[in-house]
Amino acid sequence: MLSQTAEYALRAMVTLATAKGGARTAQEIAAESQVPLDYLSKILHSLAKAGLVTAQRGRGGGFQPVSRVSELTVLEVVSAVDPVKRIKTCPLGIKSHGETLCPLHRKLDDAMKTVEDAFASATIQSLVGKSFCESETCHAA
Amino acid sequence: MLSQTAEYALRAMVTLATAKGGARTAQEIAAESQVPLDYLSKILHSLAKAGLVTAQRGRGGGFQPVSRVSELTVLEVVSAVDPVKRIKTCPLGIKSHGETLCPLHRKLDDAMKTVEDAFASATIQSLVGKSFCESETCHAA
DNA sequence: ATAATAGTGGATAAAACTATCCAGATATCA
DNA sequence: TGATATCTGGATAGTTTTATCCACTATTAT
Repeated sequence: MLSQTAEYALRAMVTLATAKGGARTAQEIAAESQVPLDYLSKILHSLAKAGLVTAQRGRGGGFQPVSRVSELTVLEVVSAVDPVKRIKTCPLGIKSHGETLCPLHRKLDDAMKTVEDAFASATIQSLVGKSFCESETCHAA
Repeated sequence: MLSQTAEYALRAMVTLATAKGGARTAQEIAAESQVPLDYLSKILHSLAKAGLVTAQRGRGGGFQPVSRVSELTVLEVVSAVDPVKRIKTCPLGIKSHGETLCPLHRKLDDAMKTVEDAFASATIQSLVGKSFCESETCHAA
């Protein structure tokens, strides 16, 4: 449904949004978000290319979320690494002109649009609760 | 978002629901739904195991949708081959008792629930329009 | 300068998903 | 019975996704 990569990217961004001051190293982020370091590196690279984080090399370096982090949406993060694939033309080979889809694919695309909308309406900032599941809300019983 | 396998399964079921009378062979279904025959066979097998279709071997055999086909939902078909993965516990290793998730995973699971609901409310029957994108609605221009 | 820190990126491997091949089992018809 | 049609299911292969390894470059501190 949502790729592992997207899940990792979101965890990383939430971790970054949680940070108070300076840059955080990939290693720190990996530890907090529990993502394999070497894989996370590539994801952070993608996020950097998409302009969602900035990277700083060398001693004292690390990653920082872009300044407008407070308005960054889940959709932007997901789109940077593994876009929600909307159905725009009929997946069957048939020469279907126009934008209308057959009932099946219309329905499927509607569902995807719903997800896209949900992701667009949620900022990363709004998802910051202490650190992931260590927050109160994760210890119901 | 939705696996290729699920997409194939849905096409196959829609094709079967379109059929008037008797059984249709895997070959016929493959041709109409444009799914690789050998792969489709395995999918149909899964649908049979899930009780959504019945298989009949030998000459004149083929597949038939279960009798209650008119009330079969997209969700049932998808679930038979590649269930929507809901998030029930925190994907991080943290010992999170109870059912509440951290904000991130609560949000993601909400999105999945939305999809699940959409799939549950759509019957296969309601998606039958002539044959896929050959229907009028697919030739807008 | 030099050493230590940290991101970059290519090569490779492991795993999951998709697809194909084909021998075998089962059913029907003549 | 024999021939043909059709599903069944194991083996295999290709592709994509996920993950790891490691050498390289850039930056900072001393």
